[in-house]
Amino acid sequence: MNYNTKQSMLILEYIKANADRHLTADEISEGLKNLVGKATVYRNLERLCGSGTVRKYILTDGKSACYQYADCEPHTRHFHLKCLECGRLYHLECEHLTELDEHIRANHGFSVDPSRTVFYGTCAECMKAKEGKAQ
Amino acid sequence: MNYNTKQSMLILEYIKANADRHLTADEISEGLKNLVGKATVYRNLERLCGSGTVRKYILTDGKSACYQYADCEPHTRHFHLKCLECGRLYHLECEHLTELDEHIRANHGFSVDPSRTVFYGTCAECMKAKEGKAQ
DNA sequence: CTAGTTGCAAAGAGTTTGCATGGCG
DNA sequence: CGCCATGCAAACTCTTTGCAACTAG
Repeated sequence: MNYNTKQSMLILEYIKANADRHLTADEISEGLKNLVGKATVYRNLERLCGSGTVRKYILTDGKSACYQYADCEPHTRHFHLKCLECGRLYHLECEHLTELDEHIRANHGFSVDPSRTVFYGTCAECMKAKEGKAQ
Repeated sequence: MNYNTKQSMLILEYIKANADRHLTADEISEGLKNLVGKATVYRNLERLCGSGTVRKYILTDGKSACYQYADCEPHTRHFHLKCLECGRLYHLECEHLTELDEHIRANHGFSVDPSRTVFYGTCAECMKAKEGKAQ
């Protein structure tokens, strides 16, 4: 099983080339200009998620899932910050977060998976914009 | 605007009565045994979210949104932990998290909204179960 | 009486699935 | 050549919307 088809290679290449972004199935499909059918994109993404090559994120709008190449080692305690105002996604790498993880594990008996967790809130730029407008 | 109809009151009562759970629109609709149409449930949930009475969560399956009565004051820094194994949802109230919030704001210029953020991972029980089985 | 609310059913968006065709190994 | 992968379209799920009937104030 798992043949190397032209399409599956195109999909993986595309995701690797955009490893810094969260892509929707639609974006991948359109990025490959109809070289690959949408159903195939979904089937490949599912497979890549299963093998751990790609990670799937569900964003708050709940409309579409996002996928990202999982190039970083699992030990990199790396969280995501999603701005609810502008929609931008930030990557957060910080030892403080490792501590958080350990704290929750030690004191609350829960092991957090940073690769699945997204913090929602407001980024600096949007906070400034808001202050300028209203308050 | 905003009439107090029989249906809207039933929905709010039901959500309040289940303030400790995350409910899907479907669960609410079925909990009210067809006393309220599903479209009405969605419309009321949208309104209640808008007024801040209810909070909406998107869970990792990405299938359906969950709603919960927002009885806690906004100042209660209270996060949610969702176990990816058993699906249970835990509430986490801890000063350490307040600190986390402040840390991210101060050092990363990002204001986290705990009411929108869900930590994904594995709960103590499921970790035990996993250890018992495999490792 | 008037405007917001409901219910139904149809429309939408995103994702999955069935089935015949195509292509990797 | 066998079997998995693909493409298309239909099916599915959750949610939203249009419209006529209804009802709170």
